[in-house]
Formats: sequence, structure tokens, C-alpha cells
Amino acid sequence: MDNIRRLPDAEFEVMNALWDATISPVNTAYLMESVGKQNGWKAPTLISFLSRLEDRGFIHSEKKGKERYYFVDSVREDYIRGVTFDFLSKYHSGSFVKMMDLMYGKNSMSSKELDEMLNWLQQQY
Amino acid sequence: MDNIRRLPDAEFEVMNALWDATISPVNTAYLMESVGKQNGWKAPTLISFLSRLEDRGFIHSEKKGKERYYFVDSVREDYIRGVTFDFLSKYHSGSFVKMMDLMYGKNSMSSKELDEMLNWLQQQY
DNA sequence: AAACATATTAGACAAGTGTATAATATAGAA
DNA sequence: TTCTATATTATACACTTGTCTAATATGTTT
Repeated sequence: MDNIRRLPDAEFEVMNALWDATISPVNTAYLMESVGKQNGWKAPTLISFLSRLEDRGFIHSEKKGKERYYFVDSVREDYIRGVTFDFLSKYHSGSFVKMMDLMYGKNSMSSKELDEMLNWLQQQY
Repeated sequence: MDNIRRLPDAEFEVMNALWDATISPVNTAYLMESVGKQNGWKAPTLISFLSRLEDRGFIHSEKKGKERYYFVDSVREDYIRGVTFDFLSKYHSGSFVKMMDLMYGKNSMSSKELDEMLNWLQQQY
């Protein structure tokens, strides 16, 4: 049923760091700074996630000297679109309206968000 | 970060069968029919999921004779609301508009869905 | 060239998930 | 009461995910 493979949390965090990176390729040290530290990961932990991401085809890497450099081979928007699509069908029969209704049926959305949404909608027409 | 614990797929399917059930409590045989068969599960497989759901506090059960009966202790809407909330913050910075924009930014939503949504929105005001 | 510092690799392990086999309990038939 | 049929329980096992320690490789300094 779930056709898009949702990444495990830790790997998703690493991907986000890669997608956010302003340069490419980036090495392990860079990622250690941008995502490893906050999570309290040891370098091998990070590297292990990276190597799994490589197995999944999200990235590839090259070794230069004693360091390894990582290249992104996937597009964040595509990934998130896929994941969202699956989420929507799994939990809300594929309908945004159903989702919003469940989320905001009784209480209402903040008027700011309502306005934004109305705005968005009007632009879609 | 993920405060609501998302159920594993198989357990979620079982919960859905329980939430969908028209009677309560239901026994294993009933669930075997409504969800086990299609998945090709053997009875112990189903029972194992049920017992994990019980550990998580989603249901409780009572044995009557040689059969066990299951009672639902959780509300589907609450569960889905929680899961959706987390999903939204994890993948779309908590914003519906951002999500819709990502999903339908370029191509547009079907006009049927647009209408539905507009309708929904107007009712929220 | 030897030693050092450091990055990577190999391998391991616990917890969680999907799934089943073998053992046990129990209602009903003989 | 003994036997049979069947539901449940106890276990177990493979894979995935999060995480690490120990081993190895390699650039730099002496």
C-alpha cells in the first residue's frame, strides 16, 4: 500500500541537512556540524545513516583523500509530495477537505490561516 | 519530536477494523474475517497485533470461555488528529497552505476539489 | 620512513515490527 | 471421563532502525 518509502526519522533529518546545504558536495564534518551535533551523534552513527541513504538511492558519495563527500540525488519536494500523498490516502481517504474537516471541524481554524487559505484558493481558480 | 506514537501499519489496520466494527466487543474470529483474511494472517499473527495494541492502551480484552473479546478504548478521530498534526509539522512546517501549495502549486487541484474546499472554507467563517 | 591524528569502515547489538510454529487450554462429543 | 477440535499463548526469528566500539586507512609531521 505504502508505495513511497518513508525514510526513518534519523535518515530524514540527514536528508534535510543535505537538502538545506548551500554547497555540494558536503563531507561528513559538514553534516556533523549541521545535524550530527544537535542530535548528539557520534561520527560513525552519522556515517551509518548516510550509507543507508546511499543504499536507498537518495544520495551517492565519493571519497577524496580520507574524507568522503556526499551528493544529493533526490529532490525534497518530490519526496515530500510522495509522502504527503500517501499520508493523505492512508489517513484521510485522499481528501484535503476531509482532513481539514477532521482537524478543524468543531473549533475553527485561526482566521489568519483561514484568510491565507482563501487567498490561496482564489489564486488557484 | 513525534509525540503521538504512530501505530505500526499492521496494528493500524487492526485498529481500523475495530473502529469500523458495528458491534462491541468483537472476538478474534470476527477480526480474522474483517481484516486478517485479506492480509493472509494466521490467527496467532492477528492475536499478536491485538496484544501489542493492548499493551499500548488502545484496547483491552476479556476472555470468555476459550475465546477472547476485544474492547476499543481509543477514538479514531483523536488518533488521526494527533497523527495528522505531527505529520503537518514534520513535513510542512505545520501549515496547510504550505502543504497544499507543495501538492498543487504548479498543476492545479481538480475544480471539484477546489469547489469543495471553497465551500468548506466559507462555512468556517 | 615512523609516528600521530583523525576519518572511515566493519561489525555488533538492542528495540521494534511482521510473522509463524509448537505447546497448551478448554468446550463439546463420545 | 476421555478424546477431539479449535482458540489462545508462548516463543522464536528475520529485518529494520538507532547507535556505538573497535579496527583500519590515510594525510601530515617528525
